[in-house]
Parts: sequence; C-alpha cells; structure tokens
Amino acid sequence: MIAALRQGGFKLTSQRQAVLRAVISFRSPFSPLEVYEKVAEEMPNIGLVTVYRTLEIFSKLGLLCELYREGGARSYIVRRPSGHHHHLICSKCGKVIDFTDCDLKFLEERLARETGFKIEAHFLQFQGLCPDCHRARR
Amino acid sequence: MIAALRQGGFKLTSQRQAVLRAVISFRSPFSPLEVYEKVAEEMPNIGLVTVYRTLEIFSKLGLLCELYREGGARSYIVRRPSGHHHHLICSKCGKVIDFTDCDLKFLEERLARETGFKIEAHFLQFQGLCPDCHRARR
DNA sequence: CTGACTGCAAATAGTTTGCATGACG
DNA sequence: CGTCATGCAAACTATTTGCAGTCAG
Repeated sequence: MIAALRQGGFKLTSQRQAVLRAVISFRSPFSPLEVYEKVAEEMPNIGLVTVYRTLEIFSKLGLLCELYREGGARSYIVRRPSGHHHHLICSKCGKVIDFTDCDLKFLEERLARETGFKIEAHFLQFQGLCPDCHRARR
Repeated sequence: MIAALRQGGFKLTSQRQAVLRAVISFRSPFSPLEVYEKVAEEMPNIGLVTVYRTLEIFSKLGLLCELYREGGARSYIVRRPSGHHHHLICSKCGKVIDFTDCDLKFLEERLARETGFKIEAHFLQFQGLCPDCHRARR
C-alpha cells in the first residue's frame, strides 16, 4: 500500500496512514464522513476535505472501490485482491455482497459482433432484499 | 398509468401528465434535472420540486426504477413490464445502444440460492468504443 | 528547498422542507 | 368546497474549490 502510494508519486503523510488504518478496519461499506469520524478519534485536527481527497487517491490506486447506494452518500469498500467483481445490494438495509463470476462473455461477444463496438468494461449490479429484511417485511 | 395514480389516491394534475410524457420519451437513464428541463420546454412555470416529488411517486407506483450512476445525481429509468433493457455506451462520444436480452436468469437464480437474497432488479451496462470512435483512434 | 499536502472557509450541487396559494375530484 | 398539489424560497447535506501555510522527500 505504502509502495502503491510511492509508485503513484504521492507522499506518505501521517493523515494518509491514518485514513488507511481506518479504512481497513471497516467491514461494510463506508462513507467519507464515517471515515472522517473514525480518523478524528486519533487525529482530531484532520479535515474532512483531506479524507475526501485521500479516499479518491486510494480509489484511483485500486485499493478502494466506489459503489452505488441509496441515500445520496458516496460509499466505498476495500477492494479485494481478486480484482473484477460485482455487487448484490439490499435495497432496505444496504448490505452488500460481492460476487466475481458474472459469465457475460458470451453476451459481450454477441453484442460486439452485432454492434461493432469494442467493449472495454461492464457494470453489473443486482438489487433485492437480504434474508433479514425479506423476513422482516412479513 | 392514470389508473395507477388514481389507485394510489393521487390526483391527476397537468404537471404529473407532463412529467409522465417527458419520462417515457427518454431512452436512457435520466436525472430529475433532465426531466425538469424537458418538461419546462412545454410548461415553463413548473417547479423542480414538483418534478422531484412526482418522480418519487412514480417510483413508488412502480413505473420508474431508481438506479445508480457516477456523478452523484439520482437517476431513474422507466420500468417496462414487458421489455426491460440495458445499454451499451460509447465512452468517447456517448452514443447509446439498447439491448433487451441479457440472459442473467441463471446467474440470478444461483445468487439468490447462495445468498438467500430475494432479487428484485438488476442493472447491467457495457462500455466501450463505438465503431466510429474505434476507427478514429487509429 | 520546493512542490505536493493540509486545513480552513467559502462556493457548488443536489435534494428536502415550510408555507401560502391554487386546482382536482 | 375540502384536501391534496404546486411553486417559491430557504434550509440542508454532500462534495468541491481557492488559497495560504506546512511538511515530506
């Protein structure tokens, strides 16, 4: 991680180390504000702006992955080493489950053939109710 | 649609009709602001707030489906009872091509079985270069 | 040293709320 | 005619930008 920062030409400041520590302590998706609050416990002078900027850098470096949730707040998760993955999100409580195998190669090839596009990426996301929320609804 | 409004106990106002007309004219996901701008062409006095409230109602009635895009703006698509569809977007010029058959049933069933989620929707989008932009790049 | 980084304050963007007026049913 | 809907303005929340001082390399 420290190596990744250096490689990107970024400086290793105490703030960035603190944000990194906070980020890897989360087990579910987190917003910039949540990270800020956690970091502020040990570093009260840190600015929320710094947290925003640091999360953006981490995201560009591939350490974090931005995802889409209801409620307007941006949220991130720590990216697993495996690389490419998708999400299954509970529309009630926001719980997120990753999955990696999406098996879209056949569809992608057909679309490329039919449209002439050179396809570079895809975004796939499922929404639904997690077991708890599904149960609670009844 | 009109029936759906009545059934929900909502009044059928000219604004709601105009928003409905605008909404079904879009071929790709749209934000409240985009809907507002389109409606304002024929009804300059409409308030952005009314658009927000109307879209929320339509969403609750099941006519629209909220989805997540980069950039922070909320966005919706029309939920089509028969033909839900997806997009293939050129990352250079923004050209959009729709496609309908996405063949995710098998994946969806497997995810539902493995996670216990009740899956309600999915969002799938491909990005790449359209033939023109691909040619131009060389 | 020096350019990148930080933190403050202010600016923006998107969305929601309060309230008086207006219109559907 | 009563109630729900509208539109304005203002409040709010999340995020971005400008800038002067600070620090890692």
